[in-house]
Amino acid sequence: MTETTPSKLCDTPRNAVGRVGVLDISARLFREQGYGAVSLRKIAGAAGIKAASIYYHFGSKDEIVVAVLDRGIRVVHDSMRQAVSALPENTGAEAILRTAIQAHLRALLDLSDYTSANVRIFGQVPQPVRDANLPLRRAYEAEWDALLTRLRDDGALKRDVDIRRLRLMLIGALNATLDWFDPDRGSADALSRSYADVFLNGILQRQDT
Amino acid sequence: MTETTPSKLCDTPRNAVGRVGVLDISARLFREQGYGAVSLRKIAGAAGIKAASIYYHFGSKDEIVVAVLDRGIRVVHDSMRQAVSALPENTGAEAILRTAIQAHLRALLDLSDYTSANVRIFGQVPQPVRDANLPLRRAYEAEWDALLTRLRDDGALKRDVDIRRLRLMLIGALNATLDWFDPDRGSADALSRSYADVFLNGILQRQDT
DNA sequence: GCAAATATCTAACAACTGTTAGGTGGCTGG
DNA sequence: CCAGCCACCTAACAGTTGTTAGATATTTGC
Repeated sequence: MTETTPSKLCDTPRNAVGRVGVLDISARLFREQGYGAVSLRKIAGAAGIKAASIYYHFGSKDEIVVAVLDRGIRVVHDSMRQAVSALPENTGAEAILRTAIQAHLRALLDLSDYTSANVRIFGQVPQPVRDANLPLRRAYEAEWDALLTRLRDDGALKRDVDIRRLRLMLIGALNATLDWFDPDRGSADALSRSYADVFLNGILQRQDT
Repeated sequence: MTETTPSKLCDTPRNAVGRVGVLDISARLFREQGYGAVSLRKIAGAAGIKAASIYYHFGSKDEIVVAVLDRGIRVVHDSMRQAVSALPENTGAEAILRTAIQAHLRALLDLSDYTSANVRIFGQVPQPVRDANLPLRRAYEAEWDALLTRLRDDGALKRDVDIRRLRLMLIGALNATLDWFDPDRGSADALSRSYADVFLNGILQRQDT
């Protein structure tokens, strides 16, 4: 959740909040309250500093938001790629998809305020900010498209699926969990199993057994 | 899309915007730009009146938002209920589910700025406003739960599905289309067919034929 | 021990927000 | 023809927003 740039082992002023602290707090507040409800003074207050001090670390509010959004994508992208590439060579299509889904939901619901903040506020943010975040988003989407295309070409998925549409459906469905997921009612991993079950096999009772 | 209260057949001043006009414009702006980006002056400007004039029709901004949110749910609820209840008595489970999904997506993507505004801004709005909209939301969710429970008890769905979770997955997935759906790239009805296909049967290629 | 850098502070700005008070013109019922 | 209501107007308010300028304490490198 932290991942400080380890430039030097000792940050200079002893009790300083610093750029990373401001960013962490911003991500948490954006995730909890949305974009419009979080002012610079709110961020500063939660960090124990004054609003103007933020301008020592960032040139504008938008710069903070872009930094939060970008890292949100990086976290979930790394999480998904690493989980999939850690699988054994001969892993089946179903297990690959289940792993990717699990990694995405873990990053969104357990791992990172940045990823959840991204999903929550992306649609609320001014367009220049959205545009700045788009390249990283596109790269993550391309990773999913590549994975799904590979599975389809291996014959694991129905031949006629539209990859782009399937990816939009899948990620959209997973991201929507952020609106209602409650860690007290169930784990992210259990939830990811449910989603994999539905997407892989559907909900209809079958008469083939 | 309109549904004016038909109190009297002739609204008095000829070129008046009126309560309904303000509401229609608010819904459209909220759908297009989100909650935080739409001020009273923006609404008034789009309506061709001044901000203070809005207070003739509404007591506060929140009152407008609640009115928009409530009607958004009413539209999609009526649309779904009416579509399902118009089906012949002996309609199968699969066709019922497909119809409900289609009605929901139609209301969201084709029919109503109110429904799309609701889905877009519900998560951005202050909590008292959310709370005011909750009863109608709950009623719509209960309608879905009843439908899904009936299908499961008829043996059409897998016996072990959690109804509440399935409903959250389904409606969440459908609502997420609002972020990317482009009417120029495909119809809402075609999209609803894709969603029904995936939810009913999954995406895995089967070896049973 | 001193200069420099780091991370914060105070004070203020213009713009914008939702909201209120009170005034105005036109249509309608009697 | 006129009282009254409907739907709007102008003007202004207090509070909040992102942002800037300049001062200040603390730590570090030499």
